[in-house]
Amino acid sequence: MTPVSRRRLGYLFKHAQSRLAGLTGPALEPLGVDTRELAVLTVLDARTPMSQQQAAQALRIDRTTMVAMVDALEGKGLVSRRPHPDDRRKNAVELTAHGRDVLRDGSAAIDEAERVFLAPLSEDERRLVRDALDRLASG
Amino acid sequence: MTPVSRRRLGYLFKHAQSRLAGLTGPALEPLGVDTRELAVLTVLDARTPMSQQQAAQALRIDRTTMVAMVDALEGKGLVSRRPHPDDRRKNAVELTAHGRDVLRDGSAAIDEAERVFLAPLSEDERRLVRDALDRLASG
DNA sequence: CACTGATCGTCAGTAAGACTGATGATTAGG
DNA sequence: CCTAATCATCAGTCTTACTGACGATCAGTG
Repeated sequence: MTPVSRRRLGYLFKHAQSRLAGLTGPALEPLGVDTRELAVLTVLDARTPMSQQQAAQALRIDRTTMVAMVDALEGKGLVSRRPHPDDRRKNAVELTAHGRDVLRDGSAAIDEAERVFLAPLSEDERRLVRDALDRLASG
Repeated sequence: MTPVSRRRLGYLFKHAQSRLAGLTGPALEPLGVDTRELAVLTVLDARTPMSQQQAAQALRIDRTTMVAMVDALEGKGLVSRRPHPDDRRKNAVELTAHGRDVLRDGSAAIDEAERVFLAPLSEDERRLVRDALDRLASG
């Protein structure tokens, strides 16, 4: 067995993420959304309405990617687009009632999936890993 | 600022990995390989020669993906393919002298990139994160 | 007011990465 | 032998996310 210290961080991240995706994907599947879409719903919930650009920046994804995401979510009736009252270049994107329902159920499903994912760790380790990852992600 | 505890693990993994890739990619670029190719060189070094299937399983990547990887590495003169003496269905893949050089320099470059990546953490945290990630990746 | 530069959303095209399914060559077991 | 399994390969596909261009709109300047 290869000692832990010899495994590359890239390998560890890739496969940890793969395992997490294997838990979250199926958990959301009955709701008809994927993890990326749920992330969009989450940021929209934080401060609604929001421009697509704002939402994209909050998630650090590309503006053109957000177009497709909002297209999909709008098609599923989870969000609505309307012209922004203050600036007609912008879309005011907001959650629909159905979108809020899916966000609530989806968040619970992700919470549970993360719980299973983190089961190999102790309470202290879970807290530390989350904190450390946050700092590593921010740089 | 969003509190740490509210950020999804999926988000944290994605962006931590993105930052790591931003360090390792440029570090390997002068050597003419990417991180995935260096990973293949690493497993080949552990036990050479190796069939493509073995190498693929060691890295948990698809057999068809490995074909393209070995194609690329062979094209760069870093590995060689020859018929396996014991089983002519297999390729015996092994590092060339040049491949060993690139592996050595690439490993050093990755070590340094990981050091920079982990700089936001304390010594204890670095050790714990690596250990925890290993368990999370394995399930 | 007219003009310039920037911003927002959109779309077409593209590229990377990794998969599925089929195929030919080879091996192992009965 | 014959059948089933294994290995490498290839073509095709799918996902994800990007670049670059566009029209519409806004803000600031003179």
